[in-house]
Amino acid sequence: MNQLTHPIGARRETLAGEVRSEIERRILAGEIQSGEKLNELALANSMHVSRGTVREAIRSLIDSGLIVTIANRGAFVRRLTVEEIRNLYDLRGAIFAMACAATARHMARTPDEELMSALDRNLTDMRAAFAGDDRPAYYELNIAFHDMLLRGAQNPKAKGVYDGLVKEMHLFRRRGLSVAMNIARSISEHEAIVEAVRQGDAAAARLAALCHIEAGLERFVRTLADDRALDTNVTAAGSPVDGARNDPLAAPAGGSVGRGDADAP
Amino acid sequence: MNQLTHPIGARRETLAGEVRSEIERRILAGEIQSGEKLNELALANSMHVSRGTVREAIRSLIDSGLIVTIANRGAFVRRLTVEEIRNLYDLRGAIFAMACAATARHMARTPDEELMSALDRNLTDMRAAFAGDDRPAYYELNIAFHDMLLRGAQNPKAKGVYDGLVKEMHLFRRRGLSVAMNIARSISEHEAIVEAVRQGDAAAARLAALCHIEAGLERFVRTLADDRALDTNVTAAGSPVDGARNDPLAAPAGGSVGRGDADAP
DNA sequence: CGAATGCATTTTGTCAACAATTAACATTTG
DNA sequence: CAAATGTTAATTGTTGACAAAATGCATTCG
Repeated sequence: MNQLTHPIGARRETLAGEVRSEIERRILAGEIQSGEKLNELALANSMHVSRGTVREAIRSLIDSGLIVTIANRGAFVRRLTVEEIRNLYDLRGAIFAMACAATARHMARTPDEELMSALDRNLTDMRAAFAGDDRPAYYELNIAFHDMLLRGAQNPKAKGVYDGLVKEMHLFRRRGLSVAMNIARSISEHEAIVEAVRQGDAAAARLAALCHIEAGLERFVRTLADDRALDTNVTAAGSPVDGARNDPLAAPAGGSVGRGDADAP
Repeated sequence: MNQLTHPIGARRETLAGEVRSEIERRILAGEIQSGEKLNELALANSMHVSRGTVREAIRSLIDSGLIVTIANRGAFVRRLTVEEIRNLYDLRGAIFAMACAATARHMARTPDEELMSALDRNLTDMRAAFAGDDRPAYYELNIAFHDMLLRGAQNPKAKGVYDGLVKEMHLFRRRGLSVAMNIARSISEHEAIVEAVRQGDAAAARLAALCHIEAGLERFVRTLADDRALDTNVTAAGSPVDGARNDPLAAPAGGSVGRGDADAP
């Protein structure tokens, strides 16, 4: 009953919330690029909304890590360094491993046949996608796989943080980087995780997840290294990503809990 | 140069930022209690600031998990259930374990004598605090210990999330609950972590951290159980914390990334 | 010719007022 | 008397306006 979300012209959530979602969408879709400045007035006009509402939306987006603000200068779409993306990788992996352990723990107490069969189905589909060389399908299934385990952990906060990290990592668009990953091995790693979960063995699940994460990171770093080799000049250990340095945002620290330190660039 | 933060009447960060800090402080200090409603006008008057500024500060606090908002109803200080605090515990532990592993990894590559000696000093002081039965000192040292390892991981984002979790967990003030923990064992667990870090053994550091976390969780649960036994009625598996149920906020889910689901209570 | 200074424009920070929604209370009605 | 309904007060959502700061550009001075 009353399942309609937008009856006629009325809105269900607040206007600022919708604006927030729209800004987030534009950033993740790449319509607003990394490093770009968010002009409050321009955004307000483009959405036919007052500037204050846009401002409120921007403020609520700061903690997500997608944008960074400098006092009296404005808000900018965050630009990630290679080091930061690596840190995000680590963090995401830690949460995933915890989630796998928690899911296994729950499975031991109260078996969830539905989840197990969903995981099995995912594995089957994934093998099929691999056999048919269907990259998009694999990509979707991979996301679904991690999502299922995060839900299985029954830890909404962890899932929220995890999803936030995934969004944040989307900011890092380096050319393709779409991965030349070893899908076969990735699938077998998934299988190990599922098996541990099925057994209800939390420690084994965590270990399997850690292996998966570590291997994934290694693949990522290798891809990055290959990409780096294509660059013009390969300085020994210099940060290889910043092309133009005409903007004053080097992503001031974590920017998560405290509001962005408005110190000098 | 220019190290003064508040020269005379001028402010360094934005007003909304100061208001945010003040609201956060009041919540963490317990001046605004769990479940309490945040009245925008009242807060604005108490800080001699406009309502819009308070509103902006509140919005920037939503993602921290300290408050929850319901559309057209207002913002409330989050009230944690036992299950949620357990989830936060899990998440915090996962991040801590990752941080220990990362610190060890860094230590293997580029030894940080300063950090190692600081850790050793912390252990020494902790043993002294234990011997002298100085609880407050132990408490501080314990926080400093975890803080050092989080910094050692050189992962600002992880530290930000971790610190946020710690703040969030402060919302859970159950009577004393100040812990009747086994300090001696906790210290020996710390020693194991430090040793693994010194060796630069990431896997061992992670394992030691996980053991520490797991033991800590167990201690916490036991304290909780003891506490629960003191309650009037001990229903089998009912949520034991909610005394009065006259408020419409059962802490709507994670409330982290998406803005608070404004659904029915 | 280049650097520094001053002015105008743009953009952000803050505020106060208006509109819309909710909660509480009084009233009516069965 | 209880449930439903209408009314009023309080609070939130949104907007536009004003003040302060920063950027860009032209001008001036060395």
